Amino acid sequence: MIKAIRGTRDLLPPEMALWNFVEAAVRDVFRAYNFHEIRTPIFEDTQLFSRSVGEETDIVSKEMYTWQDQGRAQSDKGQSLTLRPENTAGVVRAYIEHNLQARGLSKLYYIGPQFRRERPQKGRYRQFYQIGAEILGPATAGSESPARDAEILELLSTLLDRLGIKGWTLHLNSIGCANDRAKYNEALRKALDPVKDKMDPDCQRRAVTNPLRVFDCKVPEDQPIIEKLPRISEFLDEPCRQHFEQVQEILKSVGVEFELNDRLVRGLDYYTRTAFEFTHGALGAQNAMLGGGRYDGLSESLGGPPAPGIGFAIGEDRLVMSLTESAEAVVRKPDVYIAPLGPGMNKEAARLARELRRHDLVVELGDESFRLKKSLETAAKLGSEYALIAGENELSTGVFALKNLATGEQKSIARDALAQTIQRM
RNA sequence: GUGGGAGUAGCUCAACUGGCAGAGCACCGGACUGUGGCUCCGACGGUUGCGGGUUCGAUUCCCGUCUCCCACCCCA
Repeated sequence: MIKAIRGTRDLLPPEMALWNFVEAAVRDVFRAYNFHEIRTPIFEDTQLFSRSVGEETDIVSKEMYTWQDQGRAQSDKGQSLTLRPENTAGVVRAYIEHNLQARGLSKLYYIGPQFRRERPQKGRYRQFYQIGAEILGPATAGSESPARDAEILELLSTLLDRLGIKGWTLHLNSIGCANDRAKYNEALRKALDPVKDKMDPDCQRRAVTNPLRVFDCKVPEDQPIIEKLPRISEFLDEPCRQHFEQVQEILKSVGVEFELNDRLVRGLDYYTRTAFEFTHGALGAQNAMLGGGRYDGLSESLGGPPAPGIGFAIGEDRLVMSLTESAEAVVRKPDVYIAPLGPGMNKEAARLARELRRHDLVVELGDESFRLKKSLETAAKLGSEYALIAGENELSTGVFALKNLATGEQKSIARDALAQTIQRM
């Protein structure tokens, strides 16, 4: 038997209804904040990711699905292509390619699959779905303002509330401007140098390759060392510190709760200044439900114009997982099940169905070969509100038997009044 | 990529130390010719994840492999 490959899965009804519910709510919220949808290709030039996400990151160094495309001519080598492991790079590429800076501030959102070749576990898949958004544009359009950071965070809290997700925590940090980062990295290396030999091998490796990531170390024995390390907050220059202050002030004024977490660092190279993460208790070890941050230099590093920006990505798989409502609750059940009774009645049933569906009713059809008992059973099993009996008697009199399956009450309704009666539930 | 656990009917799970692969629910049909939910009866349902090995005999023991789950790494 051919099976779905490792780390991929089928989303079947009724769970799929939950995904649609989430996406509809998300689009609704984005509309209120004047975001507009963008779709970018699911594969791109490999360099787009290595240059933005960072050559040294796990994502680029070992998790990408990359292949050599065929060239046009037999002799051509073709180019290296990659299934997108995240969507910010693609959005920024599109921003540059279509000269969106000419339109002022861009507020874009996307929903779609991403691909990373990691070992699957709960809440982690090789094809997973992200809902994300980006605000970027010329600094003169306000893209750099702390108001944008706050707007993004406030939007997210609205979205989670709207979906009825309880028990989330917003972790907030600033990882500094480019200058701060350089100074801070230097200080970190200096502080780590005498002590790193005592650390877990894995943490040691980070101390060398990317000192910031030492803060992600979870080995208990290393915690005392980590606690004593200098913090980025001590290295922020004045504009950067003020920017972060203002983000916090706006959040307080709109009533969005957050926790400062100066150990929150993020894995992608392009992040600067504001970094954040929303966690949720019900997700096990993969408790990051969404994350994001500012990326003021990304556009330029991809050869584009200056376009400071901030964005986030929600793990849709994890978001759906944390929803408490059952999938059944959001599935729309049939309003009426039509039971054609006796030879030749399928034709009549089809006409009835057509009429009722035009009134925006959800209609399911039986078959003239079914016994009435079977039709009623099926109708009840599907959760249909009504059963409509279409037999010889009804056809000749023009008056149909309409049965409410919840109460068992049955009425005779003239053909013209059927849709109206069913709608009045 | 590393460590641990688990794969038996559509679903949830049994099967003693190696001895005829089972139950509940679901599904289908009947009792009941145009009236569902309750009840009763019956039928269907399996390469025991896959491949090899040991054995008279393997769901059970051994090896390999695949998938899922938990954790690490990392991230959404």
